[in-house]
Amino acid sequence: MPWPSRKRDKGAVADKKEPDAKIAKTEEETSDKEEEEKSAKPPAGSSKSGWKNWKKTKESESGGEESKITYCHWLLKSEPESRLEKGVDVKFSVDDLKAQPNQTTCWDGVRNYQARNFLRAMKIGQQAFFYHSNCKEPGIVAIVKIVKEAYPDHTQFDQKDPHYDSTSRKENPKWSMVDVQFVRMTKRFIPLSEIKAHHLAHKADGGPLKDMMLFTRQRLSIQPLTQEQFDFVLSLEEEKPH
DNA sequence: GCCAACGTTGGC
DNA sequence: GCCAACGTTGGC
Repeated sequence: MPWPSRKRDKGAVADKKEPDAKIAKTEEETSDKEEEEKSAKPPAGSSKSGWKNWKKTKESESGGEESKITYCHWLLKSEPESRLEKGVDVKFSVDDLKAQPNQTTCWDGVRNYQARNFLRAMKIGQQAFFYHSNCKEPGIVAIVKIVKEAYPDHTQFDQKDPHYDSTSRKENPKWSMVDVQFVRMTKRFIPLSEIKAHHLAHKADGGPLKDMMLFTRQRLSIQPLTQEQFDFVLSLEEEKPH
């Protein structure tokens, strides 16, 4: 089963403006216990990588509540260059996002449990970096915001869709999506190479990007950032290209 | 295009 | 429940 990271180019959002917090999440929690388990922690072998450290951070920041952490910032990967997946082009660049009605799109096609759970944790108004991946110049190009919280990803039921999941039931959909809206371009392109250089430096000196999931959870397409991580990365847009 | 990283699957 | 084989992600 594919679990492509990014959304793909498809039409506008199904509904209109109204930022309905109501539709959010409903039927999950009940039956996907195992999945939540599986995905809510690092894989068995991977001792103390990203998740744990990040969780630790959040806990200490927020007064340490084990299960009630609220995440506030995100990074969303999307592929700006054409690539066929089951005959369908999954390209979706920031320009494609800006071309959508309302500059808004549903973030469909996520087929990884950990990424899905992060999608489900997103709240209206939260900001995310729009990251270009699998391309010539990987890096952050824009800021987007969540305008609709998690609801069932319709592409899981569409046999023609490259992300069709025959094991998902309508009564209990496995996969979710959110709607995101373009906010603004970053003042300059922030390349992965630059973020990584800071990450490496911070591993040595304990700086904010020390545990950034872009590097500790390499393949995760939807990832949370701490306030400190978000602020630090954003501060890079003010600097001279490195 | 190569290939390291890593999530998933299935045999046992 | 272990773990090798496999498939995908995504930087380079």
